[in-house]
Order: sequence, then C-alpha cells, then structure tokens
Amino acid sequence: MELNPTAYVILGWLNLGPRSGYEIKAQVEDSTRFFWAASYGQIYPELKRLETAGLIGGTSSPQGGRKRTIFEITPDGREELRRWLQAPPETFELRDEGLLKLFFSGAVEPQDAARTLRAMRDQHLAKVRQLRGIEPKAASKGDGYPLIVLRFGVAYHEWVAEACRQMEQDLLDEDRDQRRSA
Amino acid sequence: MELNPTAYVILGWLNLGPRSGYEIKAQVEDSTRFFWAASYGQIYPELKRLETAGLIGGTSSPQGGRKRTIFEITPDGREELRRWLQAPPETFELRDEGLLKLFFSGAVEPQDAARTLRAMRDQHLAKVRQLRGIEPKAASKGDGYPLIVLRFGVAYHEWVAEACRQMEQDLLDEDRDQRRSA
DNA sequence: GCATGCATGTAAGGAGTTACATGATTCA
DNA sequence: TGAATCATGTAACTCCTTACATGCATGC
Repeated sequence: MELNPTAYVILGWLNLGPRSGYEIKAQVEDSTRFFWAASYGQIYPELKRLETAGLIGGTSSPQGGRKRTIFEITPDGREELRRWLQAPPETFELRDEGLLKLFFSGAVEPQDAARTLRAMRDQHLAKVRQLRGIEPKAASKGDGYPLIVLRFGVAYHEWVAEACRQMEQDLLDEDRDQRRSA
Repeated sequence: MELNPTAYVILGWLNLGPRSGYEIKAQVEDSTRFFWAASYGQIYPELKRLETAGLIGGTSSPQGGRKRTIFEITPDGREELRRWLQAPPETFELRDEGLLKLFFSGAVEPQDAARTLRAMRDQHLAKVRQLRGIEPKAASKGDGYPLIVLRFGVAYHEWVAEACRQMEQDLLDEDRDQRRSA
C-alpha cells in the first residue's frame, strides 16, 4: 500500500460511479463497513489529496442552494486501483473485546463468561439481520462481487454466532456437572 | 471502558501471575494477538500508568546484571479487572484488506479476484497452523478459558479458509461457463 | 567474537473516531 | 416550526505501529 487505506476505499467506490463524499460515507456504512470502516474525518481530507494527485476529479453540482461536489475517478485513478487490486492483500486485523473478556474469564464466575458469550452472539445475530436486510436489493441488481462479499458476511456472522452458542452451552454443561459432583 | 484497552490486556495477564513487560508482550504475541494486538509502544507506558494508579505494583528483580521489573496485580487492579469482565463487550472491529479487494474486484479480471481469495486462504491456513502449534501446551496445562478461545481461533480460521476456497471455486466455475457460452 | 534473545524504553507518525460547526432542504 | 436529512469540513484526541536506541547474557 502506497496510498493510505481510505484512499482505496474511495477509489473503489468512485470506480462504481460518480459520488459525493457524503454518499461514499453512507454507502460504506451499509456495506464495506462490516470489514472496513471509514469516517468523515478520513474521507473529506482524502478526497482533497486524491484530487491534488490527479486520481479523482471533483465537479461542483449544487442541489438547489445546497452546495455539493461530485467526484469521479480519472484514468490514472483507475490504473492505481487496478494495481492495488492485483497486489496480494496484507492487512487482516481482528479486534474483538468479547474474545478478550472470555480469555480472561477465569477471574469471574462461569455465569459471567456465559453472559459475555450471549452478548457476543446477540451482536453477531444483529449483524446478520442488518446484512440480510440489504441483500435483496444487491441480489436484484445482480451485484457481482459486492453480493458475494455480502453473502460471505451473512454466513460469517451466522457461523460465529453459532460458535458462541455452542461455547456457552459447553460452559454451562460443564459448570452444572461440577456443581453436581461437589 | 474507562481505562484504555491495553490496560485490560495487562491486568488480565498479570492476574494469571507476575510478569515483566517483555513477557507480557511475548505472551500476547502467541495467544491474544490473534484477536487483540498490543505493542511495546503501548505496553511500557501503560505499565507505568497502571502502577501510578495503584492497579499493579512493580518489583525490581534483575537477572544477573540485566535489570528487569516484575509486575503483579493489586487487589484494586483485580477488582477493576472483574468489573470490566462483567460488563458487556463493545468493540468488534474487522479490518480485512482481502474482503475489501474482493468487493471491488469488478475492476479486474476474475483470475485476479481468484488470486486474492487464494492469498486470503493461505493467510488463514497459516494462522491455523500457528494456533495448532500452541494448542498441545495449552491443552496439557488444562488451560480453561484460554484453551476454549484457542480452539475457537482454530475453528474460526479454518472456517474462513474453507469459505475462501468455496468462493474461489464458484468464481472459476462461473468464469469457465461464461467463456464456454461466449 | 558474533548472533540471538532478554529487557526497557521513546520518538515520530499514521490511522481512525468523536464531536463540533455550519448551513440548506424537505417533510410532517 | 421543528426534526430529519443532505452536505462539507476540521480540531482534538486516542490508539497503535514502527523504528530506533541501549545494554546485558547466553551459546555457538
């Protein structure tokens, strides 16, 4: 990665068609954000940098008296995007406070660990519902790669939720057995 | 979270027994790091802050002429750890450059997307091997929660690796069909 | 004698979030 | 008229990584 990561998110979205910064943010929120987030504080400054670098171009197109800038990708930008897409991915980071708590749960009661697992499961099931909610639109558009990734997302969160359920049950079973033998 | 996230990693490890900053880092590297990383740049300053706050205590215990500080958790520290463990987890962040590339792969050839998936799969299988490598030691120690989390880690990366394999195959099958009908 | 590991630390900077400020438009 | 949404932006901050510096100990 030569450009910063947010730059590629922007190039990727603009390659699908011209958009404003606001629209990029909104679309990130209900799609790529489940595996790659981006905030206004990154997007707006990065749009300026990419324009200066000639990888995107902005056109003022106000809606009524409300000013707005629509950006589109340039040939150079498209080339840079393709170059990045063809290089092997590097970053894979997971930051899961629930797993961290579970790891250290020897310091608390089994019921506390079970509650952590239940909360984790609820989070993942909520994600499943959210992703399922946007699937029909993506499917009807025949959305190619975004649809593949979306379906992966659903399966992923379902799998993790089920693993949490299983761990919780094992935990409670074991705890019950230990109480019985005591 | 009132303390910073790294603080809880430190409290958690010290609750398992006294350790130096160096040992904490080493142990994070081959266990919690798969879902929660921590670097020297966070650990050493945080150890000082926690000591000032009275949540841990440091004792100088040089090995030969090599100076070293062993930290242990205090009753206040243990209480803070338990309080945190009993609160529901919040942070769950995934940052997966491979999925990001896959999402935007409409801009490149199917072979490029397949290569991305193969690289992702290789990464996850490497993780499986790494985690499997430390499992025997954890299992023989009867390591409780750390072992549960470790086994989850193995299953998790195996599942993701298999999902990548499946997506790659679907992709190549579809591409072959399209070439045939063209 | 040299590489590796133990051990502690910091400086610089990148990456990212949050909160705020501003102002127009739309719709109930 | 007021809330929600469209739209852009920045300042302050946290979090985290990387790279470097230092120096002792151990084993080849």
